[in-house]
Amino acid sequence: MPSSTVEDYLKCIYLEAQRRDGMLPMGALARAMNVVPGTATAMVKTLSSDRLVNYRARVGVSLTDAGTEIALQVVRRHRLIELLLVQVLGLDWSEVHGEAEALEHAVSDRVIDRIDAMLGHPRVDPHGDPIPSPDGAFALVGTVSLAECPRKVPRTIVRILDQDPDFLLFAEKNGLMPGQKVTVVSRDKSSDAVEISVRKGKKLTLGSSAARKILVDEAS
Amino acid sequence: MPSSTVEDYLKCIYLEAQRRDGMLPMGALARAMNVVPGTATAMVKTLSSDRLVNYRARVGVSLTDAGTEIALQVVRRHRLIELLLVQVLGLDWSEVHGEAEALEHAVSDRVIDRIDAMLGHPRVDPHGDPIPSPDGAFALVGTVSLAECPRKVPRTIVRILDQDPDFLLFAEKNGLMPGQKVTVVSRDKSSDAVEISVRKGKKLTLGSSAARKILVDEAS
DNA sequence: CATTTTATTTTGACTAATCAAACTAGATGG
DNA sequence: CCATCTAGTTTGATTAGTCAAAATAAAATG
Repeated sequence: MPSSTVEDYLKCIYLEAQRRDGMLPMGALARAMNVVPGTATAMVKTLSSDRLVNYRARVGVSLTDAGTEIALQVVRRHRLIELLLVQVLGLDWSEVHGEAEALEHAVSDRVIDRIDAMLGHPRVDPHGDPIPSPDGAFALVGTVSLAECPRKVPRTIVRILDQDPDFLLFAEKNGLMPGQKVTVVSRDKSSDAVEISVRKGKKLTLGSSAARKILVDEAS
Repeated sequence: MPSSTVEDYLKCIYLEAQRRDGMLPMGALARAMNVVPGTATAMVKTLSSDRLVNYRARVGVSLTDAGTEIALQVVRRHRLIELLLVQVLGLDWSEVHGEAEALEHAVSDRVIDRIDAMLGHPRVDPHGDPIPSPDGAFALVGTVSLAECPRKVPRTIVRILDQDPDFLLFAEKNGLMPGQKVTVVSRDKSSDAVEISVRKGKKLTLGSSAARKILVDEAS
């Protein structure tokens, strides 16, 4: 069985590689894992000799099929736990990411399957992040961020691309959660601002980096 | 924060010391922790220099107040998790001990408090083992085992002193669970047998070591 | 009481994961 | 095309937790 450290590296490589193309540079991995670069290199070498990643010195790292499989299991556990914490134990969605970081390494398949069943085989977690099925498949939905979707058309929020509690509390306070309706009113390139209106016509202005974190359904 | 290894040692010392008097010998600790004796000695020395245990070479180990406090928190987490797994996720009581061994080190106070609230501040876990309150207090109930309680008087099972899945499955199959009624019909010293009758007058014979694991309420 | 047995402690070694700091390969740019 | 900068790699150490096996203390036994 992989250690929880190994699980964390594989999950991290998986999630970071989503953003970028091809190989994940070691510096990015080290930063994401909060370790010094040398530590990441050392770890990646052992992952590589276990055939969990492909490593090319001075280029970067990518997951093998075996590594992807483990990463997806960890992501699945993480997201199902988040949902359990919100829906069953009533924690706030801003706190569950941190809690799930520890629990994801401690739940057995048996328990995760019960959670999955009890929650009705959910497809997404409280932030709208998709939950891989036991065999690693996703139900993928087309999305666009508030920074690029058409204006004046009401959309439904489907996903928030940030786990930071402060951001999530802000989003919650303003009704920016999966399932909520939102319309982009205007965008201004030079001020970098996106004006939106939420339920009850409430208006709100976001910077584009925040707007980029909020995904809505692609076809209205 | 103590590592999960440290938590395990403290919990183990706490639980093993329940049975015995005074100091727990290193051999017993090593056996209970599944490590070689030298490992237990080394660990206990570091616990001792952290003032979590009292250690006397070639005599044994006992918990300090600080050590007891940590041990009780771990026991509390363990037992609340067991109850959650049984009552909310529907796992069988024979499997939850093992699951909780890992989870007890991964749940935060925040989560454990939600679980406690959601379960209605329970006093005992699925095996009847008492759950310490956040400040380490127990609701203690007088009990006797089936090996020593008066005969012919119906009693209520309150606790099972064994976490072995096989034993628990056997007990479950025969209705020997907390809350169930049971009467000791007869005992025989030489054959080491305890004959009991369960609900619906079903008869059953236990060896005295099994009888000793089943506790009933003291005053009928 | 001398001897053997058993429990415990010591010593030396190992693995996983980490950091600090020295080093190096490539890219950047004058 | 050489010098510099930067990202990445190496090396040497450290810590926690462990085992194997040698050493020793205490208890049990003849």
